[in-house]
Amino acid sequence: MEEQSHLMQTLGGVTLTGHPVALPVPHDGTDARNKQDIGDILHQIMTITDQSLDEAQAKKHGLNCHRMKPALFSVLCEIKEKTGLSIRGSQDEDPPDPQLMRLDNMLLAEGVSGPEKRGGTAAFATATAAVGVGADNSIEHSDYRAKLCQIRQIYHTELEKYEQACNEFTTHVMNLLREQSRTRPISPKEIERMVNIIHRKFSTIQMQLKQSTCEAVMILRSRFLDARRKRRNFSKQATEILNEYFYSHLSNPYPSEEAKEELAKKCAITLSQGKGSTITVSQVSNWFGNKRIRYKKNIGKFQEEANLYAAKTAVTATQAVAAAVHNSQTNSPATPSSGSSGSYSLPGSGDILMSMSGLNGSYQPTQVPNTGQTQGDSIRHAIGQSLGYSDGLRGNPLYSPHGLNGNGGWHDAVTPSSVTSPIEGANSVHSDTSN
DNA sequence: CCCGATGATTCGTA
DNA sequence: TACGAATCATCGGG
Repeated sequence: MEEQSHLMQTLGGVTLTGHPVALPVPHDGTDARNKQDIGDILHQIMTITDQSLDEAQAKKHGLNCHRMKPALFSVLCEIKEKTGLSIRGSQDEDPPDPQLMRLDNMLLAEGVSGPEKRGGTAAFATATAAVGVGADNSIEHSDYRAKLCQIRQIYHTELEKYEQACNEFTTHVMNLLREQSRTRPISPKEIERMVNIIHRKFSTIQMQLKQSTCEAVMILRSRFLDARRKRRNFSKQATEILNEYFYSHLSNPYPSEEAKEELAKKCAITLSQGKGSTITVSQVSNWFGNKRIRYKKNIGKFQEEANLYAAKTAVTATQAVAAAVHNSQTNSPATPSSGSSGSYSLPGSGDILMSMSGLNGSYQPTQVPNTGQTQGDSIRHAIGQSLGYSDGLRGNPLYSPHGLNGNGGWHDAVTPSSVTSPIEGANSVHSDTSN
């Protein structure tokens, strides 16, 4: 009993961290002796010399060269393996982490990560494609895409860095273990397990990276959505262009895709001279959608505007008419259609003529000579040309779309007649004038 | 700060 | 899928 405690004190009384373990101390005065033993050990450590180290090295070498060493080593490994396995069990098989899968899916969907572990170049292509899908939607993606690209780049570089670090660390540990396996019973299986552990650790780090990347994308997205909400009014020129088109096509204010593009381009051109952002096609669509519904809801409110724009277009039209008339006079008056004959079917031109004729003296008596067939044709043609939309509209199937009911009105209640005749009494129900 | 104007979004529909 | 209708959210003038 006495001897045993003494042995423990000298051998195992100090833990790895260096703290003395509180061993059961016998009732006699072994405390002093304990201190003395520690002092002895310390003294021995302090007095280790190169010579003693060399001695130890030589002893080690001798052991390594012992003929029984391999056999004993394998036995030791086996024993260790058995105890280790019994403690740890077989928890090596790792089921795919659902959270990790979720993150991967999301990154894939957001176009940040490509197909994992298959090809790096393909990843970029799919990413750009994934972003490109929504590119034409109501938002200008340039900013968003740039930011997303930034995130993607950071993600990939970080991922690569982690991969590299993992590999380096793994090889380092493997080398270390192999080195140590000469003095300690370390089986290859154990090394493999250690490598697995390292990989798992690094994969958790990777998951953190993925998580933070996801968060970044989410933040970007939310900010992006906020940006969409944060609207800016269009510039005056842009509104003017859109209004001109709207009121000159009042009977059917449904611009085709080409016309929308044209309008967007036109607005962008005028905007480029001043400040403001460009206008996308979907913004044009939004504008027309809003305009139609709001015009229809309260025609009276837009009466003035309609007259204004009718006059405006008429002015530009007459300017073109003058040229057209001049042309037709210099050329042959019998063939007024210098362009294609289909241009007569421009639906908007009729509206302009009607609104022009309906203007209450503000514009109509002054310049428009609305008498005579050939001149009317010239006007129509000229308007079609001066507005510059004829190319997009001519022969466009989209231009006679869904809701057209016989007379070409885009709604029964709202026909160009509303522009020509004041609609104060009958039609002004004012359902939501004050909301 | 109020309130109308207006661009954007959402949802139901044909 | 484009459109109408309702609604949201911001802008901007008074």
